[in-house]
Amino acid sequence: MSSNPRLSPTSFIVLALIEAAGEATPYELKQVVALTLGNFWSVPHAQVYAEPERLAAAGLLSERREQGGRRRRHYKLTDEGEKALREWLDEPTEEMAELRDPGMLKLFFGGDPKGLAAAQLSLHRRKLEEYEALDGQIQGHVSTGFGLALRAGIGHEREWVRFWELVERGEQP
Amino acid sequence: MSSNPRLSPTSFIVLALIEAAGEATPYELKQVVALTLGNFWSVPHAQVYAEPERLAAAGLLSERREQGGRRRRHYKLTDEGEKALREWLDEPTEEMAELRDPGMLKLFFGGDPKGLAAAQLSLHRRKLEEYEALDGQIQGHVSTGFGLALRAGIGHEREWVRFWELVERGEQP
DNA sequence: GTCCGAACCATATGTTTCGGACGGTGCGAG
DNA sequence: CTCGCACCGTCCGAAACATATGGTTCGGAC
Repeated sequence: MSSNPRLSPTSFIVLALIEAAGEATPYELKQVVALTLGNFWSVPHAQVYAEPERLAAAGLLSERREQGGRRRRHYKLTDEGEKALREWLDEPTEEMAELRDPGMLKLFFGGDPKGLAAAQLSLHRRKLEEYEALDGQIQGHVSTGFGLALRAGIGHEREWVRFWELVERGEQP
Repeated sequence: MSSNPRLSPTSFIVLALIEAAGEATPYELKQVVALTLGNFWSVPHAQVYAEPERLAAAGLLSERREQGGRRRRHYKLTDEGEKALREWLDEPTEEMAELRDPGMLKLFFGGDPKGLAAAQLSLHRRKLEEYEALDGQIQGHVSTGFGLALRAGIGHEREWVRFWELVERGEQP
């Protein structure tokens, strides 16, 4: 209904999740974020509560508020919201990925390679296992967005394991 | 000299770069960030000016200010700064990498795989070439932090290319 | 020499993000 | 009933961020 106060990636995450759910409260969003997206894109929970408010003000969501007790707010996409989401999805992006790895940073600045490698390896191996277990459970749904993202995650975790293993052994990665 | 107002990764980036340079102005930091780190860890330039101020207030840097003209501020590590940096470097980190990839996000939410793949491939192939060219130029310095970080970058770019190529062909990544 | 424009350097501004603290609400166990 | 814990939501101060703006230096044209 309003002007266009800059839609961020977070905005679209919220829109997309609400579309998938049909209707949702911020708390439900928070839950599903933690289970899925949270693995590769952090969205602090305060955002998850604040963003729908902004989007509703911009006319992309409609709000229904419980009267009693917790006064939960339930959100749905408006037609305008649908449209905004669809446009974003259909537009392939030119933006690069951003990779922020504290371990890498220390390595870059001269931290002890073996020590870093040991710590990072245990993290990445655990993550990799977790992903692979998940992957085993979704046979046949690999081409969904979720499945593809999972495979991408697996690929990168493998790469990290490979990299840190070489570092640990003092070989050239 | 002061208390401990939370040192962020950015803080340590500044400390580490100043240590490497001996003494530096924010502008010089900005330059070197753009040439090196900037590839995998973005630090907006306003930060690069603001952070040394905070660090000086915390007693980790000493400041020398030019009197005339540009009134440049030159920073050096204090002993305390040295210590903080060293501690950070020596402590292997338990934190996970954070990967924020807008293309991935769209894929996850059901964006058109082929379209996304085409756009992302051209980006990642370019980046990969750039890194490999750089790698060719630093023969013999591969074990430095810079060399290792570069190899990590190359590994991940290759993984991206592999992944998006499969997506583009409609195969299972 | 001096004037102009470009590159260099620095700070200010308003907004958004972030993480963590804090505070209500409701339900089940005892 | 009432206590305690899990559930749910908001608030707040600090940092991050993008962008705009403003001053300084220098070199070349004239």
